[in-house]
Amino acid sequence: MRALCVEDDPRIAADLAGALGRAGFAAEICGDGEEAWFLGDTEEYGLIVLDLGLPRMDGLSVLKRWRAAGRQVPVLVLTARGSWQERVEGIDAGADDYLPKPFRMEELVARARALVRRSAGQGAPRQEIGALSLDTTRMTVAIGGQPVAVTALEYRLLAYLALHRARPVPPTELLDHLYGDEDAREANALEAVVARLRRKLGRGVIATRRGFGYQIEGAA
Amino acid sequence: MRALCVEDDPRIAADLAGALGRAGFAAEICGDGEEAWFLGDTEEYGLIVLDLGLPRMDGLSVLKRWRAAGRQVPVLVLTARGSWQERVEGIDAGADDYLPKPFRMEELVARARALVRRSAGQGAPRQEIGALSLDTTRMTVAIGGQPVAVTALEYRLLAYLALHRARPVPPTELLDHLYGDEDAREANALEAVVARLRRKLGRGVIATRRGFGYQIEGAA
DNA sequence: CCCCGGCTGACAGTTCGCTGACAAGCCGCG
DNA sequence: CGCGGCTTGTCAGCGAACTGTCAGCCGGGG
Repeated sequence: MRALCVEDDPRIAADLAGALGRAGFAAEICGDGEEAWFLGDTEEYGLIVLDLGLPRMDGLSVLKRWRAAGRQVPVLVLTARGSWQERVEGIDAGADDYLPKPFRMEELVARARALVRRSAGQGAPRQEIGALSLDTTRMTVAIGGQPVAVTALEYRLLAYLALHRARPVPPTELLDHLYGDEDAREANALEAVVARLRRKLGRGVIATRRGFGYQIEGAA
Repeated sequence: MRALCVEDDPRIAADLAGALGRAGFAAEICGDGEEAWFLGDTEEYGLIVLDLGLPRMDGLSVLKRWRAAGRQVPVLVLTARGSWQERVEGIDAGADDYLPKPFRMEELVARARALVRRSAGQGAPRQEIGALSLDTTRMTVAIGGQPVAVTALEYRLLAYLALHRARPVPPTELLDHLYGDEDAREANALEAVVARLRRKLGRGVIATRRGFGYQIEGAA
């Protein structure tokens, strides 16, 4: 899991990155408020450790901007200023936790773990099978990173194949899943859907295994 | 929202309950570890403030039992013991936040609010999604900085879409949220509301994903 | 060589969602 | 109590996107 350490003192930043690294994070360092804002807005982190005193943009402003933009990444705020007013301000800005300097690395790591554990319940489930990637939250499909527009029916078919990627899925089962067993469709309807998908995704994504069914290619 | 204050000193407990009450919680008091464990296990609270030094059962044990039983209620731990080892232990036991005594009631309330806000899945009081900005405390909407007057119903729809911006929201879910499942409305009512909103906000704010639902545009 | 399972492109029926108009409810105000 | 404005559900018509069907094609296996 990626972690971002925003801290202008290079020595502390290195310590932070080291401790987080030993705790299993892939830690990156950033010493500048504006760059931090940009990184947090564009990259995907599982955790951000944010110092408040920063050059070019104050840490609180950075945090507020992230939250205003809807970024939900867990943020742990560090500060040298220990007054309770400052703490209240930090928390109201959207910090998930707050740690006054000086602190022990052990405590920081424990809090970081707690934050990550807490936010683990709401991850973005994304499946990648070969070049195909399928975001089950947004209900979007991409092939080799390029987004592809698919219809609801096509999406349901793909999602079902992805879920059962380990085996070929027989046409009867797909028909049942897509239409419900009461509403009987001609078998050809399925082939038509597959054909349309293949046209959108390119060959080499949905494989036909004659007599067995369909299976997503590159599925182990 | 109900809050439980677990604290054996009656004076502090009363202070806690008072402060939380003024912050909008329905605060209850409990001074005994075992009773606290029972209450937290059987009742529904939106927040629990837990002191560690308790008669009959230690606060940490209470917390661990709740977590072992799968209770997800936000817990804010208080303690007189301020060493970092104790704090690490509390956090690893499953505390969502930690406050060393002595503390200011203002800070406790701020942290309590943050915990509740976080567990409700809602971020900052102001959200910006593309050109759309939505102030959830003042219940106002602006597009490109220009305030837009919306009705209560329209606002609730927008707020719901904003909260679930990461995914397309199916019409059935929106109908449930806006009207409650008992009061069945024609599906077209929803489309009418969306149409009115689009007329006010302009195109390119609420996107329709045919077969999936509605989604706020520019939701990354 | 023929057959059969599966594929494809075209086409048309159907569904889905949008819009403008209208009327019923709701609320404040005189 | 009546009135007017605002909100909001319903209706009907429309356009576009979706999707099932069909006829013909392909390719491998017997």
